[in-house]
Amino acid sequence: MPADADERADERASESREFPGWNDPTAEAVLRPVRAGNAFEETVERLMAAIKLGVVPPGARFPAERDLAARLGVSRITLREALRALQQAGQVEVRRGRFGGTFVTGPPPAPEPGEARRRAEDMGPALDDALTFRQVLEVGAVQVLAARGLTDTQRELLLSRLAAVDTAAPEDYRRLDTAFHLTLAELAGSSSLTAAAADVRMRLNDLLNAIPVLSRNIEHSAVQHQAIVAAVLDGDPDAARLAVIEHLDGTAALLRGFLG
Amino acid sequence: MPADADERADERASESREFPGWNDPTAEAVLRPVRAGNAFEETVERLMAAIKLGVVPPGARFPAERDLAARLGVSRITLREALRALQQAGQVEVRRGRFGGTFVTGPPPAPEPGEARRRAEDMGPALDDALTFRQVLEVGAVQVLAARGLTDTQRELLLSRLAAVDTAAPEDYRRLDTAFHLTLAELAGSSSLTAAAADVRMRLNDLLNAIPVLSRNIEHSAVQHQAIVAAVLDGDPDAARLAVIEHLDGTAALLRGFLG
DNA sequence: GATCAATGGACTGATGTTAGACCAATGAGA
DNA sequence: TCTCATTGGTCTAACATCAGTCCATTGATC
Repeated sequence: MPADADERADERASESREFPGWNDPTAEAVLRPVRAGNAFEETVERLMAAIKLGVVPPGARFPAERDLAARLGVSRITLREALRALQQAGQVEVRRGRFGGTFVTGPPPAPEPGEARRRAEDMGPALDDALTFRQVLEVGAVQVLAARGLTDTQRELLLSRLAAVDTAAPEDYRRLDTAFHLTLAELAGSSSLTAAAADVRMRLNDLLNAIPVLSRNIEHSAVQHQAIVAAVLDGDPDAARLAVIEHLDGTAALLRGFLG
Repeated sequence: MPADADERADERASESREFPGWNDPTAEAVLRPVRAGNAFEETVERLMAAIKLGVVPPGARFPAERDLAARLGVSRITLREALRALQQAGQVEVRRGRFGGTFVTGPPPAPEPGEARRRAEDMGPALDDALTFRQVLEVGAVQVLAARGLTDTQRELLLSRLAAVDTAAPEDYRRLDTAFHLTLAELAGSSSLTAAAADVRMRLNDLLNAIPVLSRNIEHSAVQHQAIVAAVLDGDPDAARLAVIEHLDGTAALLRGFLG
């Protein structure tokens, strides 16, 4: 079909003329979808993130609907639809009246190993995307922290998070591990960075939660966490980079291993 | 007014009970607004980003409305409203018929120095946020690249971008400088990273464009660019970090200097 | 036991957004 | 010179989302 071939050639030529870098990742990044979904879906996503990241731990309650809607920049109706979805999914419990509110129910049962693989396959290339992005964010954050130095308050916060994750009960481990990693991003002082780190952590969270918490892995992680903190407090960016990369490569290998 | 004081104390206690980490940056990051504005506003923002970042250079045309709407995940009507806004702002020119389309008009006249300061003051704390985030992203990207190594193709791309910015005419300098920096992010291979880098660059772009392009600054930047590339190609993460930090600190200081 | 402030629940009317179909104009190429 | 594929321009009906208002419920406190 020569006509077809000509057409396609014409298209390609036209594209490259009209749009230098048409296939450029930068162009794709700038012209990427403006919104990931409708307001309802994105709101559900955020609320689930708050639960899964432990920002609102089991038993705690979300802010009042009016406040929460304002925070999320969404109408109260949309927020209520999202909350109703979480309620029907058994993630939250809603109580009326003063001192009522939307409460997070207990943690969901641990997903089966098969579930983890399915989720990972659903992510596809997005898994590598997330792993790479996480590495860049955490390496960058830790480098900047080590190069810049910490205030006493920051030092205390970091050490307390480290101690918390080290002495965590198994059921609290993931939440406190998340808190530790997000604290590293948080200390850099950029809310954009904190948001990006929370976002990428959330994308990996389903997979991480599907990995059984083995005491051997915990011990490894504890040593690596300590190495990271030590390097940051010593103001040694090089050691910090190595420690972060070793730590993240470890869990990345663990994740990829679960795919077979 | 003791009643008032009691009330406030009650509120505080209630908040900390219901929402551990209420004032935590992580909580703010997770519960941040779901959308920055309505679809129309965000679309205008994206199109302006494409123009300002040089993704669609002057004289080139955007993809057809139907394609562009699909890419941006927005209805064609909303996209057209955004395009009409750009048209009225004199940024684009619309031609009908086959081989027609939406074309980017020439670059806008350079903003006055006072404009830069006003914009910077408008940004407020967001300026430090963007500068910190940029540093974390680029330091992290360059570290990962240096540690991981580049393929021949990637090496060529990076060198060609470096050569392009080094030999750029003054009016093309910002665009090619942007391309160079975004290429560093791009080579890491994470679309999330590329998107974040493009986003933060765009936030700083108005300010950068307001800085006069002095040949002295260009020469400094050229040396630093070469140092960055050399470190990445040498696989020397430590040198790469130092080179990136020196380069970014230079322009950050330049920017902050314009605020007085 | 009664009060009442804070909370979730429900409704209305207005505006934003979408999908899809169809019309109008253009100009490179037959 | 004429064709016609591609492009911007326009419209409609349906749905999503919003701001604002008022109602119903709860339980700590008086």
